Amino acid sequence: MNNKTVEKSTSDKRTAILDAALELISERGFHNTPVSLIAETAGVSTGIVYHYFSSKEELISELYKKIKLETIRAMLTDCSEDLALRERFLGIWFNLVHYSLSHPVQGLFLEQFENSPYIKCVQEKDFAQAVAPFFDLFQQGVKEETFKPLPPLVLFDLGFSAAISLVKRHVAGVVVLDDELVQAVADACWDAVRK
Amino acid sequence: MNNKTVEKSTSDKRTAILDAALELISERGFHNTPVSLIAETAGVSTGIVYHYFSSKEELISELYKKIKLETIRAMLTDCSEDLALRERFLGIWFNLVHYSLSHPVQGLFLEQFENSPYIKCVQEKDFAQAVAPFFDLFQQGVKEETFKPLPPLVLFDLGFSAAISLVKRHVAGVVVLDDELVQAVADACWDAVRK
Amino acid sequence: MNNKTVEKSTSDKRTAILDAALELISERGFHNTPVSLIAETAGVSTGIVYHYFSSKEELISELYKKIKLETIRAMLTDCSEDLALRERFLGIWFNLVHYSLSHPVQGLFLEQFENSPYIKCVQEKDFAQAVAPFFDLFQQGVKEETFKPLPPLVLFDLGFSAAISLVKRHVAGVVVLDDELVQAVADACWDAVRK
Amino acid sequence: MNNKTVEKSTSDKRTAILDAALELISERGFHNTPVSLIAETAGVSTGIVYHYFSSKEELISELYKKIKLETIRAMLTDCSEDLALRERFLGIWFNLVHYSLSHPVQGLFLEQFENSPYIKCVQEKDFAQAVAPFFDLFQQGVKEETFKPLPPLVLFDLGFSAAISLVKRHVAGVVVLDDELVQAVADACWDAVRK
DNA sequence: TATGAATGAGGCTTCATTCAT
DNA sequence: AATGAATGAAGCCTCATTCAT
Repeated sequence: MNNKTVEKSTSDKRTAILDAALELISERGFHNTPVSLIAETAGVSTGIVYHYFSSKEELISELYKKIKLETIRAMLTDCSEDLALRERFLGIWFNLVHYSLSHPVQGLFLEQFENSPYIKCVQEKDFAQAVAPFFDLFQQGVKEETFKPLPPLVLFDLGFSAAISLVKRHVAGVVVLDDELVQAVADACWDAVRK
Repeated sequence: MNNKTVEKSTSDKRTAILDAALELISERGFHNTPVSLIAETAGVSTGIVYHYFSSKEELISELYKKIKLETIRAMLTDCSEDLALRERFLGIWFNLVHYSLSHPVQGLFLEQFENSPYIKCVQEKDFAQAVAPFFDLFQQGVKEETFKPLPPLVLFDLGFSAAISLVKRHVAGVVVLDDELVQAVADACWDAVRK
Repeated sequence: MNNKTVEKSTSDKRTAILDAALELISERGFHNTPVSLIAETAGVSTGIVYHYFSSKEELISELYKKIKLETIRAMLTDCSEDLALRERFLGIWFNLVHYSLSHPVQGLFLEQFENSPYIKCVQEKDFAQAVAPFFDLFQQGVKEETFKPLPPLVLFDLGFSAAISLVKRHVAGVVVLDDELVQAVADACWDAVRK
Repeated sequence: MNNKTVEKSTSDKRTAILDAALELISERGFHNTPVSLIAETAGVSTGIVYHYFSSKEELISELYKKIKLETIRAMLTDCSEDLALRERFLGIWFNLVHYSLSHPVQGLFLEQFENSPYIKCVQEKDFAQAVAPFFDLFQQGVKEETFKPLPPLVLFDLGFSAAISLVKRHVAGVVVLDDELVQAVADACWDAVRK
């Protein structure tokens, strides 16, 4: 390993650009975040951004896919199919809340992206494989008559929308989360999906 | 009085600008919606926009306040305090879903605004009075031990987040809502908040 | 006299517009002083400005002529041709200094106007009659061999330029004028023109 | 190295912008000289102006400082402290007149700037060092009782205001300067400051 | 790969002027 | 005479993208 230089390796630069974009966009919004500022924050030149990404739009889309996949993976950590449905559901639920709380910029970015016209640029299929475990979980739960007999996407929203909202409230400072409250909300979300 | 004229009255012009902004921004996003396009769509000159609003940002903030208040009022329609808690909750819930389904641009705009840095520009107090009935409902429900003993804002999210998500899924075309499904989700949301 | 109304009479309005323009332009400059602000400060509507003046440029030119003539008249106050040349010169000199000190916005406006391209819009002949006494003074002084044998305009500058600069320094706050200093400078200016 | 190219080097571009601004502003005024015209005259794009200057206002302020310093330096050319006071004073005086006559746009620009509200944006200290020789000259002259016992700034005005006015008259075409007249005015200015 | 100066289209905003009332 | 809403051209400035080095 060559540690005589502070030069970033190739992949480091790409990552540095994405990291800077995430931080800046979550704070300032898509507009109001010029490419030149992203480059400066990442410690690279403006021009090199266009070596790694063909346009600002592609940079943002790539960032979205990366963050979305990381978030999905975080939700599914330690979610063995061997566990009981309730444990799997709550495991995912707490993963989501803990990840969102410890990665606030990711949440801000995802919400901003998914509620903007940019979202039209990404294909569902980009995440089809990653989200399959959610479908498995809910389909199995419906079959076993543990969950309400509703489409997986609907059960997903019933189970997790409130969690996401709750974290946003916490980040915005209008609700203070402690372990007890989080547990209570988790139980309430379980009530929403369970039969 | 000649009311066959196509000339807009003064207040009509302000409204026309807000209407055009709502339609365009919900479709194209804040950026990508120049003031000149808003003016053109509204059938007025660019300059006059600045007679009614001091800046594009103020125009958007004013629009947000207007749409937010309209949405809140729509949710509270026919929500008499004489009704039982369950009827009041479900009345609001269906109002929200029906209003959102029949006013898709309003929903898109609100979500876009609330998940962008613009949201920092509006004051909570602008809506304090309008949202009071929600607090009343949840506080009363907690006191009567009908609802789970949680803060009003948390109960709000437990009760309505999934509804909003569901409508977004419908507008995006990934879930098809029919009366039966809507009723089932309403019941599930009731399960989330009730004791 | 009708004092039942606070309405301005016609000529009052024209004067109010000129007064407001003088005050605003001396402080803010030609640009940065919109017609609408002049109208507002004068307590009239924007439109009426164009009843009294055909354009902003004409308004400014008219204002210049008015202020210039007032300043010239102030300089020539009590300047009898019966007085000795020295008394006439110093009388004018002190009139200039005292008028400028007590009318700072007039001075700022004149200097701004005369050092801008606007000056090309005014004709010398507009002031030919008003400045005649200066020419008389200097021509007589040259003939009597009291003044240096130089063109009147040159003697004018020798006699008064420093006075104007001095007042500008005082208005800007970099020189503090007292009676003694003013008298000393007056004597020095006399030295410049006298033979 | 190919120096036949017509491409401007980096610093040349900044200079070209300043040169164009000087020429245009002295002729047309601050307003009425859009940045786009400055850029076009300089042979560069509009955008690059904002690479070298943060705003039009800064461009103009920078230009003022540059021209002011150049003018001061021109005045002090060959002004050895070994010369007698009269020679030093007259040397500066003729430097000023000759420089102003051969650099008319500089004079127009300086006068326009110094008599506009822009002047508030520049700090005295930007020129403190450059103007020190003037203070030295006048302080020494007062101490040696060659000059009248007046503040340096006042002696400066007594000595040079008329010269500046005279050149303005010449540039405006209302006075024709020849060597004899210039010499006579120089002597008159000397009379104004000398004891 | 890498830089960052350079481009120029386009956005936000201002403001002189007009005109229906 | 008077109002002030309305117009629209034009100004300042930003920024995605390119390109010479």
